[in-house]
Amino acid sequence: MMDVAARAELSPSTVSLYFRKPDAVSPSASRSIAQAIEALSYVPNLMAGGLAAASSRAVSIIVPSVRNAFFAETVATMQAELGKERLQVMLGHTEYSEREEENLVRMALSWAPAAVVLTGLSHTNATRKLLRDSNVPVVEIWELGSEPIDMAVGFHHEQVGQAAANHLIQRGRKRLVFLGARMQEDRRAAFRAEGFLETARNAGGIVADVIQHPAPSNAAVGAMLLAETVRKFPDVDGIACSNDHIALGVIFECQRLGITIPQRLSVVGFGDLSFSAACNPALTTIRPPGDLIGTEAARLIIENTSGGSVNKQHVIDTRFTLLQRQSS
Amino acid sequence: MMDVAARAELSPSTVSLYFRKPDAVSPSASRSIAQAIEALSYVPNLMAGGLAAASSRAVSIIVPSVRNAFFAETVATMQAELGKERLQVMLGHTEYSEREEENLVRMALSWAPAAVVLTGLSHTNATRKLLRDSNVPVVEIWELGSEPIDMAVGFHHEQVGQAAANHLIQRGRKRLVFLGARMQEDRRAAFRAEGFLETARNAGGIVADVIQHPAPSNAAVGAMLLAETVRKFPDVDGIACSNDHIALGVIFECQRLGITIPQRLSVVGFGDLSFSAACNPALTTIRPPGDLIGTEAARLIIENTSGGSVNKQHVIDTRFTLLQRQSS
DNA sequence: CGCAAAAATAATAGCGCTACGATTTGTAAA
DNA sequence: TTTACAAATCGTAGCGCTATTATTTTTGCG
Repeated sequence: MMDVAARAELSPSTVSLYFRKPDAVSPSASRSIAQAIEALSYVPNLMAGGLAAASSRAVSIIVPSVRNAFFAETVATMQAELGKERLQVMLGHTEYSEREEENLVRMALSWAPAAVVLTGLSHTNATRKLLRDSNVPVVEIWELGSEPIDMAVGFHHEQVGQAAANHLIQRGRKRLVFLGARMQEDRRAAFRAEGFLETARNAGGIVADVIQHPAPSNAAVGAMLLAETVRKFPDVDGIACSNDHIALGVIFECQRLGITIPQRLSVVGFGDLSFSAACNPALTTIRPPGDLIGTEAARLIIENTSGGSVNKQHVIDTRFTLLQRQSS
Repeated sequence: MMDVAARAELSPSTVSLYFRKPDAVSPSASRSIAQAIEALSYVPNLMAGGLAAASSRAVSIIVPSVRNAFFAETVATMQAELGKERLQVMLGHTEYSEREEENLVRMALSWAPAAVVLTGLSHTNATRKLLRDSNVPVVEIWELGSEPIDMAVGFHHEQVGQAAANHLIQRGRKRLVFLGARMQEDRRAAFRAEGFLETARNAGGIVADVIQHPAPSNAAVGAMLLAETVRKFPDVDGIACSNDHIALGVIFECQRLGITIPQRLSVVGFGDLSFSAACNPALTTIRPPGDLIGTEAARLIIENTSGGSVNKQHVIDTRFTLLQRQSS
């Protein structure tokens, strides 16, 4: 930076200002600084900057797994939005372990990040303490319900279960089953199941159950769960799945078993994954706004970072959409 | 760190050493340092460390998009492997633009990363120059073929196309079509198509074509491409898809059109995605080792970082596997 | 027990930048 | 012109750690 300053015949302070608040330097100074940067192919050292400022242009995003299309969507969107503000995304995967999340938060805080993004509202006490003490803005995504650490962007998963149940009931279904995978680890899937059961039980004249499998969701698990369901509850006529991978497996297994959808069985998924609209039959599903969660979370972070106005204590309910297609 | 040192009644140097080379401090010193860290809930400042050492414990991974399950798998695996060594993953998405990749590399280098990971072998000249000048180890993943910047982990995509063509020919298929999406941007898909065509043309008695669509791959595009294929080439009896999303669309569209798989049409995919084994019929596909690419790339980075032995100029061919299932 | 070599610990000198207040320069009204 | 005020620029003093070299302590062996 001193070299750039020397070449531009300005002080290092002005060059620093040029990077941090471009509008605060005169157009002529800007021009000569830009030239000097170009000529020297100067790349600022963000670690020195972060050290001096006691805060870096890094945002730590911690999700269960980016293998999961939901979180991949949000992470990708956030990276694009934050990148515009020259904020770097640092990524961590908890694999659904709160203990691991705690480690990742500890590592993240070593970087004095501009913000920390966590998935869900359930964390260890140590994680909470670490974050509170650090005074870093925290955004919790993909779940609403209990009190956030400071900001939250997401929706209520119980409401998803309720919407699925209501939809099936509206379609005249009486014998409902919720199919879930890995619900011990995936709290949000469990909430969806809970909302589903509660709504069905309050409806009157409806019978509802949950069948689950401990493995991560995929179509093979969905097929197994459907097979188990028709064995246990031969009169089932409405199925909600904890996500579209399970639903896809249900569709294939029904094809193999000769169960017609939606004539004999209505199926509702969750996720609106890339294949959901193209299935045979096209899958009725509930679409969580993974991209909107990303843009809103990024917006909160950017406002908190640049604005200086501590806009904390925000909760944004992004809602979700039920997309009715052929499967119900 | 000075506080920790004071509490442990040692010098800051020893505490620093404790973090960097734990084996170099005596067991008794280790113990008292550990206690002091615990008592003060000290979190080291990695930016100060990175500044002093002129190199950070961050690894920048730049992929087209983490929405793509292939790259999500590799990124997740790398994060897990690098996390063990307390290396932080910084993530960037190019959205298949080399210009954007250049920006991301520039941003990444501001962090003096321990390594930079790029997807593929095709980059702008400026990107190459930036990386060469920075002297940061570079690992290029998911593609082999031309000369890497310094290390590469992946496989030859032409060979994937060849394997698909050979498999279909072996199954007695004569009229082949390769279905591709977004092949202008996705060089690797284009290489697979190339390998497919070349092998089919060299086989004798085989006719092969490519049909493509500019949109990103998904099942809907696959369904469209299949419909177009049977319109243009009614005698088609073997199809290879640029990935399993396309293949899934093909399966569904064939169901709708009453085309039996594999009796009338053999289908081979690419990716072995989560649904591929559970399809109806189960999808024959070529499995790229996304996780192995991740572990090998992480290994190279760790060796380069800790070992000090500049193990550059490594090329690792991870190969791929053809999984024959019911669709061929 | 004494000595050399090895192991453990400590002192020193920055790494490259930012925040802050201080200073200089520019500009419009009196 | 002068003056007052805003805009632009600058100087200073670290941020918290690491690398290197120097020093002290421990160990093994005659």
